[in-house]
Amino acid sequence: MDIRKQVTIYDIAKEAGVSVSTVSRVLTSNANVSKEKKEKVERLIEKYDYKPNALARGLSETKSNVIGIIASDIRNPFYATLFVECEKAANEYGYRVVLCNSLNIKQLEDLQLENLESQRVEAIVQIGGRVDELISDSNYVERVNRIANKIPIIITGKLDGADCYQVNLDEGKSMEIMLEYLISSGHKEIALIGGSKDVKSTVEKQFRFKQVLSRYGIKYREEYIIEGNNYDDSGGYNGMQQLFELGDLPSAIMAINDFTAVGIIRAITQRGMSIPQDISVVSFDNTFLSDLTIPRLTGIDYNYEKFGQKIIETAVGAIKGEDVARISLIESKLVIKESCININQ
Amino acid sequence: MDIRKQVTIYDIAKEAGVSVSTVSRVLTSNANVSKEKKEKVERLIEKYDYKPNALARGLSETKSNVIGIIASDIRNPFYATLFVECEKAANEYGYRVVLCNSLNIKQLEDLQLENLESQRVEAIVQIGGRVDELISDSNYVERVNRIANKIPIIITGKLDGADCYQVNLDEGKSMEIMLEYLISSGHKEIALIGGSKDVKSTVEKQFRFKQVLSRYGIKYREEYIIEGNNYDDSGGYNGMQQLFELGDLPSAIMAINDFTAVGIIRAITQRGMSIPQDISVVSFDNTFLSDLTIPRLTGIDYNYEKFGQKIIETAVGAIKGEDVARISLIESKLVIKESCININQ
DNA sequence: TTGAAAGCGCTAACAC
DNA sequence: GTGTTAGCGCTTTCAA
Repeated sequence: MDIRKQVTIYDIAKEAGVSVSTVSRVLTSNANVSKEKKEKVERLIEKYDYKPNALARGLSETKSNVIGIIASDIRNPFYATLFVECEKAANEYGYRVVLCNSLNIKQLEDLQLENLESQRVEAIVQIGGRVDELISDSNYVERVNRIANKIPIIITGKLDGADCYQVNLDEGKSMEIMLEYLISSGHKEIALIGGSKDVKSTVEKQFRFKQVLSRYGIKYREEYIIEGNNYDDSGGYNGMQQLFELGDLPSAIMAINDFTAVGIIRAITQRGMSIPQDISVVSFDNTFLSDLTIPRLTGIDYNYEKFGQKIIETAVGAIKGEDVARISLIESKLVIKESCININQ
Repeated sequence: MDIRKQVTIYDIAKEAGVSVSTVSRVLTSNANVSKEKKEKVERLIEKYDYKPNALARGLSETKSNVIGIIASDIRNPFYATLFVECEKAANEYGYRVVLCNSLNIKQLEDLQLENLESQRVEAIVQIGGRVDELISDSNYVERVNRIANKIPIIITGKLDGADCYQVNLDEGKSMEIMLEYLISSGHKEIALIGGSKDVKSTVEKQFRFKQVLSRYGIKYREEYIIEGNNYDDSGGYNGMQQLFELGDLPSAIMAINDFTAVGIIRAITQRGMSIPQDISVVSFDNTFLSDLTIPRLTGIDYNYEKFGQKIIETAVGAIKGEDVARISLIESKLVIKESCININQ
């Protein structure tokens, strides 16, 4: 394959009749070069379609200009959206980004952490995976801490005892906004479907759910919190079946995320009921899925652009040794579409 | 940030009382090292949590062990699925993968191509973006060819005049399978909604659509092919509106992809019609979206795992200078769910 | 089996 | 403004 050896800075220098440092200077534009030589070099770069070797540059500068990102599964719209925003933000800062999908395989997650370190990425961002777990895996924490000594690590969840930066969604606040909207729309019987109590974000939502209900003097019904192992449509579908078996239906249902909501909608539709006339459904995340359902889902939206920016901003700040916040919260807002009605009227 | 300087092979060698070559040997396990020294080195590697610098290694070996992937937008489930399969396959072959999202910004696509070359990736895979265009951008082709001289390029579309490997879906065959199923289910009035005639895969489908209809002696109706600019739900929704305005509805509708089908389903549902009782809908791609709609979408499925494997297999073969096929086709198959009925009975 | 040393391609400090 | 040169951290001949 390597018929044509890659052109190097030496080849350019030689043909231009200058030293390699001069070529390097026009490459980096870090120092002055006479117009004449500069143009000569540029012409040759063009001629040979020369592309500086990023490995050599990285080795020389002892920095790669890369931020590593470990996501649990990019096929999930939530992660895909966030990843793209991170990629954009990183590019703005002059960084490239390397993505690894851990696919919820712990072994892979460990390996990817190592790989990224080997690649000398300047920061590691982890979105989803073990940082979602309510009870942090102590082996993993140890592993992360060893790396965090050398490279800043930014996570979107939590990792107890780990020395990393956190950029989190404000799950509690989201629940509060969502629930107050439902209550103000006359709903008093509200179920929360989906999610697992092993997951931090879910537990936070559940906790705030109870808290807000009690603040409004609404009776909390244990059986209206239905968990599921998967954050996908099957979780929603099965949860809804449980609710049907219970017999006593609430007037509104909160889905733990859009995927779950899709399953809930399916179950309700199959049952011959209409949303929102017979029952209201709301959700969290406002991914593109929430616009694909019939009806479109009212729910909590996060500013993914800001989310991505904050993550990268934190990473870059930490790389530069600046004093950046250890924890940042991303605000949420309500987006009203068609899946929830006011039952006061 | 760099409080603790990264440990190098020299540090290990020194403390172990051996030469760096010995350490390198245990790292690569390319040569024999006495058990005693080997263990000593391994202990130190463990002790210092030493991770070899991939940049240095890459520079030294003049190979990066990385395959670059340019996708148009990873938020699209089709690309996300394919990307993950490529990532898995690459890992199997001992390669890492670097993803860039071109987001349909041509300038970005050019830049990413350069970046990947700079990183000395060993092959570049492009899925979506300019390789989807029916009429290839000649500037881009030239650009690609300059790179293809040094690095194998694998695309999932076409790039006329470019020296790359192609791994393609068999769009024509897919259409044939799909259409024959509809016809065998008694459908004679069939519309094809979505897609643009600038896009190769769409044009191939349209072409075969007409061909198969004529083969079965079914009258081809121009007004039943409705294009759209976007391959998303709005394209489907708007296309369906056009069909409603036409007044004369077909018995079955083919959506160019799942996203489009979602919009079509919305339009039909809004109109108070039922799928598949009043009208059948089928689609291409069988992404997870096709399982989220109500009813679930009957349509063409591709073996994404094989697709990803073939892409990487081709890349790796080309890297090694093996004689791999310039063009490979990925077969498709029909998946029957609930969105299409037999109207013969 | 082992070590010395050259080389991978670049940057940057230093001297002129 | 420009060239020389010493690294950056690793692999791999070549001798021993």
